[in-house]
Amino acid sequence: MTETSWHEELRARGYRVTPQRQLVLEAVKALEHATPEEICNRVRETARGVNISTVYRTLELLEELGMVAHNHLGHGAPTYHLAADADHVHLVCRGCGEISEVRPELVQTLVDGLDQELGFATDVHHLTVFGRCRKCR
Amino acid sequence: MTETSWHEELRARGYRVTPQRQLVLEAVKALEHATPEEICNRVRETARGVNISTVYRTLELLEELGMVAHNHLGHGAPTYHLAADADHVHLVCRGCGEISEVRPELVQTLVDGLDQELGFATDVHHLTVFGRCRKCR
DNA sequence: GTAATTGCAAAATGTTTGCATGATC
DNA sequence: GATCATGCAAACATTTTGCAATTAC
Repeated sequence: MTETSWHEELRARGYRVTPQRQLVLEAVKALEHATPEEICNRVRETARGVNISTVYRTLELLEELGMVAHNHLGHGAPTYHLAADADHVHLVCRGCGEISEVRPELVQTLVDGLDQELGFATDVHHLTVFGRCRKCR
Repeated sequence: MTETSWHEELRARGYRVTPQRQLVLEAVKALEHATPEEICNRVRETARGVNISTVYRTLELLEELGMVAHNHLGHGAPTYHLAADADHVHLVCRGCGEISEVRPELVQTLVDGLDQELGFATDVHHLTVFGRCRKCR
């Protein structure tokens, strides 16, 4: 999605393009796997006084537009990432906590199987696999 | 795991067998996919005055022992299930919210692939697939 | 009897909401 | 200028913690 096309999409739906929304999207892009609070801190490096509730509202909006997605990678707050970046699967190691990413081909069998057997359309953006990595198993 | 064996395992590790712990485990077993609060309410049907913090502490302990596991199926609190019951995958529909379960064979390719390519040992108990079911896609 | 566990209350953490002010269209 | 978005403060939801009282061993 280009810079202008999402501005147009916002306006087409009656939403407005604001500095805060642009900054939140940029922070999600730059940080990868960031919590709302981390995103808020990042945004505040550029713009002063952006409120955490604006971050929450913006993330909800961007998720509704399909631009970002979130995962529960750990215990606390969820992490947000660009939807476009995320045609991969998140791997979370319960030992060291490391988060890695895997090519989506590895889940293709699962996705196809769920589709064929159940008619279930998998949202790969939200697929997180917990386990133990080579070092920690 | 038999009734006595987990009692022994608790004691072997220096933990104690208490009515609260037994009730929480029974509630997890009976409810399937229950939040800490739901588990607490269930326990209170039998025993009066069991505290929510005890439920949290017990769930943490049972998870450490590998007897229960949790998933983030929705937005709010996580849901707990018996680890023994859960050699299946959770499917969550973003349309109707329905939670269903799938035979673990469907993820075997994924599990094997992660193991062979990366040495990653998947914890199938925590595997949740989001998407849209046949009715909602 | 000793040490672990519980209940309670309070704090910490994460998220949502109402509303007046301010910004975008 | 009309409407939408923001900041702020307060409410809400979820989880954790300290500590005295209680219970299991």
